[in-house]
Amino acid sequence: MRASDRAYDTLRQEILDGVLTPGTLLGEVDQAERLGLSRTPLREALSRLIADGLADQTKGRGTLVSSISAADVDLLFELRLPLEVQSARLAAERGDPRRFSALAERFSAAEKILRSRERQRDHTQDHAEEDEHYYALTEELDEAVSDAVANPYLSHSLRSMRAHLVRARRLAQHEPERLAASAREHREVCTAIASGDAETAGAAMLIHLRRSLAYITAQHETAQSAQQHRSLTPNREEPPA
Amino acid sequence: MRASDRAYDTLRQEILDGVLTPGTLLGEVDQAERLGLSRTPLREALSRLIADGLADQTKGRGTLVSSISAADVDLLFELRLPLEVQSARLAAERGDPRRFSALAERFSAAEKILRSRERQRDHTQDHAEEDEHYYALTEELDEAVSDAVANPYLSHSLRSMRAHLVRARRLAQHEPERLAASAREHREVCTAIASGDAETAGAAMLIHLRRSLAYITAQHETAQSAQQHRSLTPNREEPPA
DNA sequence: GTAAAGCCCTATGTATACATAGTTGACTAG
DNA sequence: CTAGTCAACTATGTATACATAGGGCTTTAC
Repeated sequence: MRASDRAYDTLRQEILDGVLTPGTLLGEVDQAERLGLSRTPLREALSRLIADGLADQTKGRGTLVSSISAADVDLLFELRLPLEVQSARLAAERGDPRRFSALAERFSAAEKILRSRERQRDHTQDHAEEDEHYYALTEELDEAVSDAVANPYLSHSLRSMRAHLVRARRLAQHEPERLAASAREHREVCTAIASGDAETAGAAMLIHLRRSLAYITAQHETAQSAQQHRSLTPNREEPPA
Repeated sequence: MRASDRAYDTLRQEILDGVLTPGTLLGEVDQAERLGLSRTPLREALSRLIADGLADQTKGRGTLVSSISAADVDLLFELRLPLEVQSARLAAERGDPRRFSALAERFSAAEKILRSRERQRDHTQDHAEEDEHYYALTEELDEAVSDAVANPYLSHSLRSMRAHLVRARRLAQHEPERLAASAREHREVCTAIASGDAETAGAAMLIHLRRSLAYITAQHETAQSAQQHRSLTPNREEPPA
């Protein structure tokens, strides 16, 4: 594997994971030293990140990790909605029904686990591992849809969009009740695709995305009002300069 | 302007114009000499072209201009349809009605010119300049929609898609009657956007794209049967090796 | 004390030199 | 004559060295 590819993969993942926060300066010398390679392959990696929209290069200050905010979620969903609905429709027409039936079963099982957790009001325990398992399942669905659609142009746009979406969604936490509902919606998408009904698959996806967006928007509004509350009762932790 | 930007713009335009045909080997030394720069900025340009999907790098033979065929048109329209329909809807909600009313008028005028040409069966004269004028008008509409939508994520996907589309459409010629019909469809899209009716705007765009695809598909089938005819009556211009 | 101008420094943009891997051609053996 | 292997060459991948432009800090003048 080329050094520039490793640098690209590493930086991309770090940006997506939030390790490199928006506004971080990606100095060529610094990053090259950190990743153990020369400036030349690193610059190639930066070019690709800029092309992806994950970094912006300014005239005099260098390359910065691109900013992302709650407002971007709305813009991203304006792209995501038509792309995912179209993908679901095409997957219904072309996909292997067995693969999506199997996924539907697994989403159904995941929903039961999440609902039981919800009933127990079991917020004290750490369910991070279960959450990761669920996120991995949704990624499996994304991959299955992408395989079924078999359209590199559509897949490329989806992949590009999802990178930004991951960053934007990091701004919100998902509570168990939402995950359970999400699992149900995903199951319905899988079932519709497995049945080969494009219209239903698209509609199920539309419903899922609309609810996801509504939930994220509500989360953001909650976070914003908490922010406002904090700013009304300031507790200056830092001394004035 | 940076040398790598110039190289990228030049190579991209040449690929889109068909000057660099699919499969052409983009040797780093050759292209660097031709464009009058060093290998380093040229490699950066190639990276961006690869990220755009306009070039593919093979392991041992270097970077090639990516292939495009009639089959890609169907795949591209599977992406284009939802993107453009969504754009039209959002433009209707957000755009400046005056700008789209003005464009509707201009498409109406263009349609009249193209229809008159059609009536006269005026295929002998060279109307390349008029065609260019019409294509420029459609690009103005694309830009107006992009401005109205004001969504960088959506615009980026559209721009990426259109680059491939330009290459694919090069495989087909547009006859006057199709251009006139296209002008009418564009006018209806503009009118719907100007009226602020998102549903109608999306529907008008859908109609336009379905008809465009049907026309291009028919053109390709004609070309293919002509190809088959030629292969049935081969006239070996080149002597056997 | 503040603002403006100039200088220095740092980071990016480009070029070139070097290492390496892959491919192609030739030569030899069967 | 054909197939396989080896060697050489060419093109890519990487590193480093150099030029330049922009920014920040300091200094000076008002």
